[in-house]
Amino acid sequence: MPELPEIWNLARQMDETLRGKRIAKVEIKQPKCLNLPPEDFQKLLVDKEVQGASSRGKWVFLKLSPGVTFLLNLGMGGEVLYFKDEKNLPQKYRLRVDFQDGSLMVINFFWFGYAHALGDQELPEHFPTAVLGMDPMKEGEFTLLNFKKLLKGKKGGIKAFLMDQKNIAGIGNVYIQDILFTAGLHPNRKIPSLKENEVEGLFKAIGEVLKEAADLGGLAYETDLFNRPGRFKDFLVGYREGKPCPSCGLEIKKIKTGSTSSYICPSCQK
Amino acid sequence: MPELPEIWNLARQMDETLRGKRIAKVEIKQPKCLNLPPEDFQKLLVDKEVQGASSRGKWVFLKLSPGVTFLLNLGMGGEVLYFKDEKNLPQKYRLRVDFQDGSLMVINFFWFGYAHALGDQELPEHFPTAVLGMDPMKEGEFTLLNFKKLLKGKKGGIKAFLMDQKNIAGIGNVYIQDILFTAGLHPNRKIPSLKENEVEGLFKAIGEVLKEAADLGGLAYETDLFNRPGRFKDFLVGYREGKPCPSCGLEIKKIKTGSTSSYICPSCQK
DNA sequence: AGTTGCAACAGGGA
DNA sequence: CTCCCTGTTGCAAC
Repeated sequence: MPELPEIWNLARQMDETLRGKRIAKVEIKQPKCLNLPPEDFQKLLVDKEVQGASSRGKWVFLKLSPGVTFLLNLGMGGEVLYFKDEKNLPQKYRLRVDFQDGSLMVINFFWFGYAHALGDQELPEHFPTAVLGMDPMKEGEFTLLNFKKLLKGKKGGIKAFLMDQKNIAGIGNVYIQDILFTAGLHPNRKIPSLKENEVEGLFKAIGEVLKEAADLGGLAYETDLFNRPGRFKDFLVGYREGKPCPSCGLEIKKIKTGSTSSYICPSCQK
Repeated sequence: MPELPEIWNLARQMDETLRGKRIAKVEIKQPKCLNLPPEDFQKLLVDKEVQGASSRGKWVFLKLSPGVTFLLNLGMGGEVLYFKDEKNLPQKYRLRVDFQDGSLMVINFFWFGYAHALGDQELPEHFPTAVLGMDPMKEGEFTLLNFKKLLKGKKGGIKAFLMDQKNIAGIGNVYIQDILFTAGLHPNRKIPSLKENEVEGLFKAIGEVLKEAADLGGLAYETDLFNRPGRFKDFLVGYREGKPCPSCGLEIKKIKTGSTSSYICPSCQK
């Protein structure tokens, strides 16, 4: 379940590690995750050189030269692993990308995931990434002003809003838990009911929770490009059903909120 | 609040009364109910001859020759009145249509309503009427088989389904009350939970309630083309809050169902 | 009481 | 734990 912090770190590592490498070969074991027939997909990638990697929300953008972007969404669980050579490869993978220098990366989806290849002209029309909202790690766009603008006129619950990738890209059902707890907000709070200071606290909470997790290398049960786990494991309320609230000591509850589960302190989150 | 029975009678009366008349003049006091600028609207109607009138759901179709249709939706309350001459005209009206023989009709909207004029080529793209579902008075299309087909796969509440003009055209929040009571169904019953015999009873109830009301000339508090009231006034449960259920004698309740009100017998409607 | 369009919400499938 | 599509529901506007 990689969310923004994991993906952000992964993209940074891919950028540093893969830049300048040229793709030699693409092996596809699971064609349904592609946006193209396997042959077209391979043709688009092979012989292209990695210009750099970046991320927006939960999507990795691997820029290739000339004129192609390799888009990756790991879905609920999934990994990208880099290897200097063929030794120690995992037995199972969905995609394998070999570079001309003998190094390679394998991609695994534990449930659903996407690997899309697009030419420069089609990229702007790639619906899933074209509609992504602002990325909380991009300080120029994720500002309090933009956040308030985005909330203006919205009527729904705050949790559904924050998890909609069209509004803010990168928040999933893991980090949302501590974000809402930090902001002192119940997941079902209606947006119009939020007071000025609650909106500001929420804005701060989003940045803090995600950046702290990113600084720690992401979740302890996820692994990075080099198969190393992250160091973030101390959720405040997330997945701590029945344990005491770190603020007031009351028992943390697991509740249904729409179609997702939420972990909340019934006393601290209104 | 004319629904299908009132509109059906109105269209029949208009057909008999107006057929063969030629429009001499159109006066517009409320341009916002039109689909065209007043001048274009007038130009389309003036000098055309009435070929006939019919209805689908709550819409009246007045066929004009050559090649124009005059569409009328009376919204929540509204009337069409015919006069042999200018004597006894009501003081207030939204639209006045004069015929070359000196007779005329005036149209009144008490709240919202539409008067649209369309050429034959645009008529099929007139969204509001193009998406109308089957009309319960049209025996060829409103069949048990078609009704069951339409219900297939639907998941929502039965009242919302029946009132959606895309499914069945003509049922509003007045007659729906007695239809559901006759069928013994609670407004919030989910469609997938309906048993075969309940579906059949509902189908019969729709036809019976609407046809009986139509035979009686529609609601007693509505008036027809000649300003005569209908004779249907004895609702079974509709608008009879606090009165006894005609079947079991228990008190009829008014409840909120979604955004509309429903009158039900809590004992007879499951 | 009516109709539309849109946002919000819920369920199923990949 | 994902995202997407669809149908349904609710709300505000004429």
